[in-house]
Amino acid sequence: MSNAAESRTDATRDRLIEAGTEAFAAHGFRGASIREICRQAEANPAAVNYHFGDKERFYAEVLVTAHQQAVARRPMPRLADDPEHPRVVLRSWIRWFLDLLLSDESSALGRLMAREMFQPTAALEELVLRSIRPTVMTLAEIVLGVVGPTRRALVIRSVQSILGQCLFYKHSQPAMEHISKLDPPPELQVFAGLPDKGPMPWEMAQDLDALADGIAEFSLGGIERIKEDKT
Amino acid sequence: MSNAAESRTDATRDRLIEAGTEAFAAHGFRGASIREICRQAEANPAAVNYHFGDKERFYAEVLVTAHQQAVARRPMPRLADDPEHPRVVLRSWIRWFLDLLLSDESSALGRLMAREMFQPTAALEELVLRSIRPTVMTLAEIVLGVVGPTRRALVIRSVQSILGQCLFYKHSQPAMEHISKLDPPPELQVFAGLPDKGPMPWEMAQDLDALADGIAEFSLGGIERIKEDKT
DNA sequence: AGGGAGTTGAAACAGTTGTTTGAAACGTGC
DNA sequence: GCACGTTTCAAACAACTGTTTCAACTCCCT
Repeated sequence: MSNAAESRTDATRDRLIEAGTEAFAAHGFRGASIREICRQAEANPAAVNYHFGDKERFYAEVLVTAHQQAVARRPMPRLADDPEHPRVVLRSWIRWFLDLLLSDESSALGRLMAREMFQPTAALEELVLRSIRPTVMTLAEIVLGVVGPTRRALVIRSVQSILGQCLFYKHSQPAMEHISKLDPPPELQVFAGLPDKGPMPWEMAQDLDALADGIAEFSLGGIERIKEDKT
Repeated sequence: MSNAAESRTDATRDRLIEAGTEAFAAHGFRGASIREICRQAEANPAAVNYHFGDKERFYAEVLVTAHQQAVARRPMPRLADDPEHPRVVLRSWIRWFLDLLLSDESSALGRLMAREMFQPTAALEELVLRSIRPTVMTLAEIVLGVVGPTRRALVIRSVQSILGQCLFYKHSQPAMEHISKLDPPPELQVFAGLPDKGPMPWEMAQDLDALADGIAEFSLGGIERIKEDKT
């Protein structure tokens, strides 16, 4: 490989990664086919093996590239940014995480990570080291700032509850949207006596700001509650 | 088909469903292969098409069978069981749901449902109607009993937060277990100043009773918090 | 202009997929 | 014993998978 080739834009390689990101996010590692990706990228099936070796290394490259682009686009809020107001930092961290999972720009990465967490491939280890563990540890730091010195188990339970609330909107989106589309929903009479009317807001997460506020408030209440219990 | 054939045990059909449940739960609809399932069930590949028509109807049959067996094994707690103590009912509902997702007996159904929610097939609609929506609505009823008459959005946000916390332990099990296995974890110094020592309890959910208690407490605190905020 | 590394392309490879076929085996009632 | 509908089986089908092969092409340097 000459210096000129290294510095050149490598157009087909980039197109393959772009198409591969969408395909792997949509259908998973096994479900996405090389031929379909190459058709999308207007490249030859052999190009994948030429540029990446085999499908597995291609997938790993897609994964780390998507991660790099996402973190470059918007850095994760840290407790060190504002040590005086850990609750505010928690709220903006949740907002950041929801954006990572759900925004149109980075939703492909969100889907890739969700797949990788649920059904790991060989690429999981690097993803954990470079992305997942730092993310989780930063959240743990923020939670620790909110709750103050306490037992580790309390911090970890809070972290897992917060992550779970956020990830729900990624994992369960299709099913929950299905619920609101079904007609007629007889069990909705449960809510018949409540003051507000209109359609049920099962629709998922258009307003990420409001959602982040809700999850942050819910979590702060939860943290305080289990803090009282276990001391 | 004669009456005798209808009443007979249909051994191969049952073996196919049993093997198919494990295979579809482990590898998904596309990932599980008919040949591998039939090898496991000691049947001929053609048996699937003979008994079920095609792979898709076979999968749908596996799904509803697993669901029927799970609900038959242990019924879901309802608010009507104990209208006086909705908090207790909430706790036992969470315990029931965790058991559905994580216990060895029904973990196959949990994996099947998690897959179906994340990446729906044609079978999702029936699964939502028969299983997911009743489950969600029962939880909403219980939450409504805890919080008292209030805005619907508050109930729905609480329901989604509770579901998210529980599903986290199903969806993210592999990745979280990976975190605790990695050596050495440098960021753990975050917790250096905390009183308790020993290994980090990132390990997931061996003690479902304790986990249910934790999620229930966290959720009760969260519900009260957002109830105060929005009134 | 010509040599040569880097890249692309059509075709073929071996393997797997779900499904179909038609003959054999089975169990049951006469 | 014989015939019947039901079930099983090995074999083959066409379509698809990731990968390899090798000739053709492009682009840059001398």
